[in-house]
Amino acid sequence: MGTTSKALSLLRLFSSSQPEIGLTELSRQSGMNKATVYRLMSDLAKHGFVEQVGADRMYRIGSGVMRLAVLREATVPLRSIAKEHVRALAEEIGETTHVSQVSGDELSTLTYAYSAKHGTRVTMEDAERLPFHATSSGLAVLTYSNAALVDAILSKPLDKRTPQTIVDPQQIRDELKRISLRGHAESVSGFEQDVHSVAAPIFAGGATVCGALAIAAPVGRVNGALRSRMIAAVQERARMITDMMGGAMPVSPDSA
Amino acid sequence: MGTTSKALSLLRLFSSSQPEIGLTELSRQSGMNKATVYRLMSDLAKHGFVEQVGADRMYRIGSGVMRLAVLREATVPLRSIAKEHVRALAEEIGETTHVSQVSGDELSTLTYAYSAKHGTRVTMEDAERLPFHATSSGLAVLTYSNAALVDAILSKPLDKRTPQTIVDPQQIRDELKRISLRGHAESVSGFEQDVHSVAAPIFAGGATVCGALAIAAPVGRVNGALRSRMIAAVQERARMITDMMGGAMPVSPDSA
DNA sequence: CCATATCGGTTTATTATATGAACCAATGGT
DNA sequence: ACCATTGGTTCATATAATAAACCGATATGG
Repeated sequence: MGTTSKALSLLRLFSSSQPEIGLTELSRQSGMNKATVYRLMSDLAKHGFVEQVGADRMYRIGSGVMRLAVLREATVPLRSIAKEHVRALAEEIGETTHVSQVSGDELSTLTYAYSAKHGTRVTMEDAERLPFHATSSGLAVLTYSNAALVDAILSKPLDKRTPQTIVDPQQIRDELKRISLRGHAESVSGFEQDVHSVAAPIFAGGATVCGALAIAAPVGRVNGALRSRMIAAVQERARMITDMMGGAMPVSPDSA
Repeated sequence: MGTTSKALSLLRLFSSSQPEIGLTELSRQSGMNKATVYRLMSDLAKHGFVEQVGADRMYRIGSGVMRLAVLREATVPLRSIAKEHVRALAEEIGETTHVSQVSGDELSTLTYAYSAKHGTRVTMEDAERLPFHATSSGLAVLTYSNAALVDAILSKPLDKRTPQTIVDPQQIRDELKRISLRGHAESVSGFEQDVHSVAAPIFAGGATVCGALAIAAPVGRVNGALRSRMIAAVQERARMITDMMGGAMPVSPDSA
């Protein structure tokens, strides 16, 4: 693996549940030599991608990424657009909503909103990585991704998050076809035991899928009526976001 | 220079005025061999830090940085906090406001807001890098930075942006002392010919300066009354932001 | 319509750079 | 007082980065 890739892969170890990591721990989790990690982290720190904090010199994501993020949003303002819609949708439906974003072969949460309507709600984690096969967002995105990505994802062993998680590649491929026809994806207890979610894809310029909008509710609350409302609303909103992103639904390639 | 540093330095070439750059152009501007740049950019692309777009395969900042940015904001929410205050302050004063952020030896714009009060206004650029010596924000930050950073900045030749720009290191050091006493920095036509700006530092945890809040107005509009209001307001707001960031003004080290 | 320039991308021998085991010094718990 | 950790450093070795030349495709211009 190239040195640059090693450095960048270190950044992937940081997450909402592990926002600060020490040198030795980074070495352990990456499998790289401590001296190597030290030098790589020093390089990353020099450029503001990470910073060291506190007496124990723990590393965390640095302020340098914010400049790039501002730059990114200036050209592809998915997050700022998504924020409004996610908030409005949460209020409209009364359930938790979120927008996730594709980056290479990863899907991660970009923004989310809660509704105050119910005491119980699905809770989200910042910048969480979502598995493609076990979430409605992931399935929605995969449906409109190129074959190379689909193959790459489905060729690896799929994590059986819950007893309900579908891990058979062929079953998933069949499901993708159905999603393509319906226009929305659905997952009941596939990711978290008590979560029922529906999602619709979001497209950016060039009819390429760039993420998904989803609504997630406690399984017990989703009756027929709510489910219908969720499906209709998530599709409508996703279309609105796609429009604002200057995107378009791809014309289905294999229609008669 | 390390390979990682080379890769990361390529990202610095992207800016609001140059959001997309081709391979050859990257090679030219970085001074690195085209093959080298190609490999480095490929590595960056693999991790979502850049992406290629269009038929001419131009590179731009990728969606991967957004995940890191979300993670950063979850622990150090400077941008989200700043956004509100910047907007409120612009409305209160009727002039352009912005918050900038330190990252290593660089200062860049994080967020800004315009006021609709006047037809003419100071305009801002997304993610613009601000010179420390020629902007009120830069001077405000430098005043509370460690000696190493001050020396590093002032030892390099300083760009004379306008005829009014102060480029003498000693004059700047004297000014930093005055800023420390006053609690705010000021720049008249030091950065842009017709811009008068005032700024106050923002501190994060541990009384370390993390950025600055500034108000920028056309020179001709800044009379005594407005100037007083700007100075009072920028200091008050900066204190509010510092509070919300869990920061604190450092106790002046050399007070009697 | 042909000649030329420029683009993104690729190859390969050469060389500079990254690596990792061992080693510090400092801290903290038992 | 000790052992186990921590972050950080050293230096001989080996691996990975480099740059010139090259390729095919696309524009550009006379």
